[in-house]
Amino acid sequence: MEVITDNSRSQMRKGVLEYCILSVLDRKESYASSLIEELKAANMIVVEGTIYPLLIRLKNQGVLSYRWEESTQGPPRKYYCITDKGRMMLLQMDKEWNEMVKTIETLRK
Amino acid sequence: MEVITDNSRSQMRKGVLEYCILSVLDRKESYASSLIEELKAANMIVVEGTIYPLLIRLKNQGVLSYRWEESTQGPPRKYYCITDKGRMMLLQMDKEWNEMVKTIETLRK
DNA sequence: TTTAATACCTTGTATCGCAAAGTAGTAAAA
DNA sequence: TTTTACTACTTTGCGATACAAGGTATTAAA
Repeated sequence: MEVITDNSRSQMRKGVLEYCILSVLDRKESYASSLIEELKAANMIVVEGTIYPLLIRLKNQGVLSYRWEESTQGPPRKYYCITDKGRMMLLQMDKEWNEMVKTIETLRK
Repeated sequence: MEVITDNSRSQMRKGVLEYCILSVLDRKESYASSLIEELKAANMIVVEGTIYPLLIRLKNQGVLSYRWEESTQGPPRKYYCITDKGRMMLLQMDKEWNEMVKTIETLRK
């Protein structure tokens, strides 16, 4: 039973991660390790092997950009911030998300 | 731009299809072609290549069962219905879904 | 100089959604 | 009777994603 449950949980999250990451970065820029913590605080678990390739994809699509910044506590950090294109995409995702919430409500009333 | 949008739309839907299908079948049993129509009516587009393997997976997990029924309009139909295990899974999915809606609200306010 | 902590990156695997092509039963048209 | 059209179920192969696991590199403290 746990297997099925865990699977449905992780499956449901697929494709929503992008939306979550853009949402966080829309408020303030951040770097991967910090992003992971912020998402965890909002109950959305992500791991490194997921987030690094995803950030690179989003950057290659032009919805994110980054700059290096020195840290006083370790190696330099790659701070990502959302671009104008990213903000446009986020608005589109809001629409898609709201439609999906309505769809589920329709099916599950 | 369309590419990104289409991609984010289809990605967001990943993993939610199971939830939609169980929701429909929780109301009444149905067969694949009919399910596709019912989901389309609720704004959730699915195609054959997606739904047939998914129904088989859910049946193998024991959350669905099926029976053959003759049709007056063509070949026999495979009517799927939800099992007790499926109803338990559906309740769990309700929980997961509501948590995810809250998570998104938290991140995107 | 070794250890611990932080941070970024890559590889390999499993799974999913989907386009496309295939199989087969039924009924109506030629 | 054969062909065509419609319905329905199935399979194959591809692209994309999430993740476990392992790797590289910087900094500071022991």
